[in-house]
Amino acid sequence: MYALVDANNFYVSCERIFQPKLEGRPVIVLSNNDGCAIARSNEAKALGIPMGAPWFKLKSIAEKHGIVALSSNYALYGDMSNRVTSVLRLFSPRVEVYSIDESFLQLDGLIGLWPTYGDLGHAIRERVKMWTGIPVGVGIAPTKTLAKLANHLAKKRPEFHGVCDLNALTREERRSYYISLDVSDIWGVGRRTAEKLHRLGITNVDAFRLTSPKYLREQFGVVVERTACEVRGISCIELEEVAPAKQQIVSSRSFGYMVTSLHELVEAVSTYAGRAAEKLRKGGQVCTGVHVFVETNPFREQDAQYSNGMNVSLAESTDDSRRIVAAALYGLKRIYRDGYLYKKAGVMLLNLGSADVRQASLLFQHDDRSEKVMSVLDSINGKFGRNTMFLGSSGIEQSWAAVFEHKTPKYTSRWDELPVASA
DNA sequence: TCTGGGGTCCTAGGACCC
DNA sequence: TCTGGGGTCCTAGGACCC
Repeated sequence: MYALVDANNFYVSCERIFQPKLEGRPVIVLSNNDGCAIARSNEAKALGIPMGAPWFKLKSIAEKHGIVALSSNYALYGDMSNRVTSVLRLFSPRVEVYSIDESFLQLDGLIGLWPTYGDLGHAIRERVKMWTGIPVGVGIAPTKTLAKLANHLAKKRPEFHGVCDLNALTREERRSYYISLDVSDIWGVGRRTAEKLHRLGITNVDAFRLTSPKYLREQFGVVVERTACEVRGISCIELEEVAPAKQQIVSSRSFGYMVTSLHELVEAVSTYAGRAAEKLRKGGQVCTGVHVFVETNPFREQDAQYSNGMNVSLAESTDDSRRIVAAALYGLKRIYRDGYLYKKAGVMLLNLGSADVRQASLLFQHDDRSEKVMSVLDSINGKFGRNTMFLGSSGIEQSWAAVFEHKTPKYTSRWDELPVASA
């Protein structure tokens, strides 16, 4: 048995813990650059604010209804996420952290401690709320896909009070819920698959469940076949307690304004490549390739459009920021074209491998000081804060950096931004 | 004026091997 | 006049997830 524990409107809930006056009000959290709404409180959803709606289109209705818009505060959300996870680990030794706001728990063997799975679900919900302040929903079922579906019901149907154990329902109750759910509510059925299923006359979850997995495989491939088995109660997707090693690391960002000069792109790409290299070392990995890309703003149809990318191979596998930045800048200088308004750039690290089994190069003299220099860099930044020490090519003013106009404090992760309690 | 960021997996097609 | 069968590896693009 699996439980899927998913926070309600997670980013908004994090903000509300430190600004209780936002309870009951419509609140949205914006993406980087205050671009789009990426989290919405129930009140904001009720006002019809769609997921991903651009903020500039929402401003007027936001003013009219008193919607509070906040810039994203990932330092806060990451820290709150870790707190929620640590509470979940007290309930089950087998936890898969699936995303910043949801985790799967394997429940087998735990049920002796609680009268029913539902009671266990309610205990999880109450303790997470009490200890972290974050409201969560719990879905319980014999497969991960069904646990996701149960979680969906737990949140949407008030009769469940935030906890839905699919097995506790009668066959008829389950069937009537399945009929009420669209195929697109199934985990793994996205827009394209849902459209085609509808064309085939398979519109709700019950109809999907009754369709033969073999037929679905012919129509869609193995992924949808696997989903079909999961919906039938046959577990095909295992719990991943230990996150598998990354295959790719990306660091990219939209600019605060249109960038035209190579000089600014060099600063940005250098910053992103440095950030990607940090992630690489944190995961104990090395890479042998760097992809760099730039693009103009596709929404501005009146502007000349250009987007391009380039793969640069490294002479030997490395996690050294200096080499990775140099490779990224080498590529950037080849794809840069004068005269365009650039909106975004990014760096991907490719062909990742473990730093423990580094392949030496026949032709390249390895610099033995590299590991030491990088470990000094990381420990200084770890101790004194990110970007205390950085490569000069990243620039200092970084005028192109993204803009956050509605920023909230890093309440839980910086001494000088701690919330103050007053009498 | 203003539209996010970071991932995985699968498949088809091309290049290559014997 | 006529041109096989069985594979692997790589890449780009699409679909999905949060």
